[in-house]
Amino acid sequence: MTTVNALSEIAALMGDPARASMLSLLMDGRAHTASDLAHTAGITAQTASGHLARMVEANLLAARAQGRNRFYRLASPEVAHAIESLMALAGTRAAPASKSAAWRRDPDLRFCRTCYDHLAGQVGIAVTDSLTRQGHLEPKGPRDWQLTPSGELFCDRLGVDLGTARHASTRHFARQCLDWSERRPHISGALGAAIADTFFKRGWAERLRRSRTVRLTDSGRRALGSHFGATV
Amino acid sequence: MTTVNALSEIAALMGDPARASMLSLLMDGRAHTASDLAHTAGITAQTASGHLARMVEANLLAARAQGRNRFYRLASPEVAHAIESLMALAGTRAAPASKSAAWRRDPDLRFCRTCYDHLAGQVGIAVTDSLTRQGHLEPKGPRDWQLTPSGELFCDRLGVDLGTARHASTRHFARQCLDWSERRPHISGALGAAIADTFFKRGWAERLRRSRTVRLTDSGRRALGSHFGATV
DNA sequence: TCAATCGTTCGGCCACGACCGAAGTATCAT
DNA sequence: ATGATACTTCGGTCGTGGCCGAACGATTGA
Repeated sequence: MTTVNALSEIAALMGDPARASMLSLLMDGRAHTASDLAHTAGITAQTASGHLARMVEANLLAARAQGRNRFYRLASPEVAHAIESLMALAGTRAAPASKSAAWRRDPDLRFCRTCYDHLAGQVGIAVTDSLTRQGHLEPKGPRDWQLTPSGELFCDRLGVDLGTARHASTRHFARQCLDWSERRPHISGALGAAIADTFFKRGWAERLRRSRTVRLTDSGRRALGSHFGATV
Repeated sequence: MTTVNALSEIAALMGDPARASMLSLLMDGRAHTASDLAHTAGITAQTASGHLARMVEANLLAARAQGRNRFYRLASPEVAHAIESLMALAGTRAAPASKSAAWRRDPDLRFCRTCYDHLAGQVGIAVTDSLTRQGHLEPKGPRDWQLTPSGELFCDRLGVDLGTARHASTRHFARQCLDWSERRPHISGALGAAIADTFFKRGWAERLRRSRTVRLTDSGRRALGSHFGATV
């Protein structure tokens, strides 16, 4: 294969409107699910799946499976750079990673939200980081954590319902879940749900209706400081 | 939405094998006739004519009529930069085995070539490395360099036309350009063009006809050693 | 276990665009 | 003038590839 053919193949991948839409969304530097990308491109899931597979094959994208979801992101900064230089030709500048429209549009969603039934966003990450930093949570396998003895004690004091959480034997207890806004894993599974439940029961956080957005109350902010040693 | 369509349209233009062949030839920075480009792409003149018209329309190419001939060239250094960054992606794309095969197919191109109007390949990198190593060039921002006082002196002694280079105010003076074969930045912009010009004027290098490939002369090889402290 | 959700593979339809032959317009040479 | 060369426009063929419906596989939660 010559360099010319390689050039045309890469450019042709970016040259399809649907794929370009996906790449443009991924220019925010974060990972997105296949459904999310399909919806953005305005095509069905099965069509998107083919597109995504081709772009992974060509090393434009990297994929990571997580539960039922598959998260796709740009494979490297070089890919982003190439896309940006193409956009520069069109006279419109590529949006820098930190200035995505969706990013600015929903600062609250980025701050705190529910992910299924557990906390995500900056607050979810703050809680997770606190637990690992204090030695309450330690890695167990590639995608799970386990509670240490000190972690059990900590949760008991906090009022987290560990009994129910452990009783849900069909569910992962302390699962890692990739946070799409922070791009790092936060705590999910039965333990993550139990912790989120505690936040709601003790009035530290409250759901906004018709939205995944979660508002951290004043007492919640204080609790984050006193119990988790975190300021957000 | 507009920016996405623009991205796909530009990329789609580069994504056709015939057009990619033409663009690749035009990466030598010179102007070529329509027949020349058609022959390179392996298509008939009338097909090439359509391709060229579309690329002019999209501001990828600029055309100039001269007698019976029409000469086409890349419309701007930005176009060259976009193509180069796509080629950089293509280098990492292929599987290791087929990559080295393609790699060996163009050893001369990898050694030294023009990237629009400046030097690329091992020689381009050798020059750039020498300038930074000797403190003639220092980083200025994420994608630019600036010439130090010692660098100015060095260029003057070499016979590089700094006055003209600085006078081109519409253009970046010392830009970083990612070298697709060496995978590291080499010097481009007005200074890169002036340095390349010096290499050609002093007989250190000469272009091969109908190709981006540049041949380093014996005196050029000696000059690299004496002026740049580099052996290639 | 069952149901729901997310993602993929398969098969077939169909449009876009690359391609060439033929013909038309300049420009140059003799 | 006539012919030759360089390039373009037009018309029609045809293959590649994007698209969706349907069915299947995987993971999660009740």
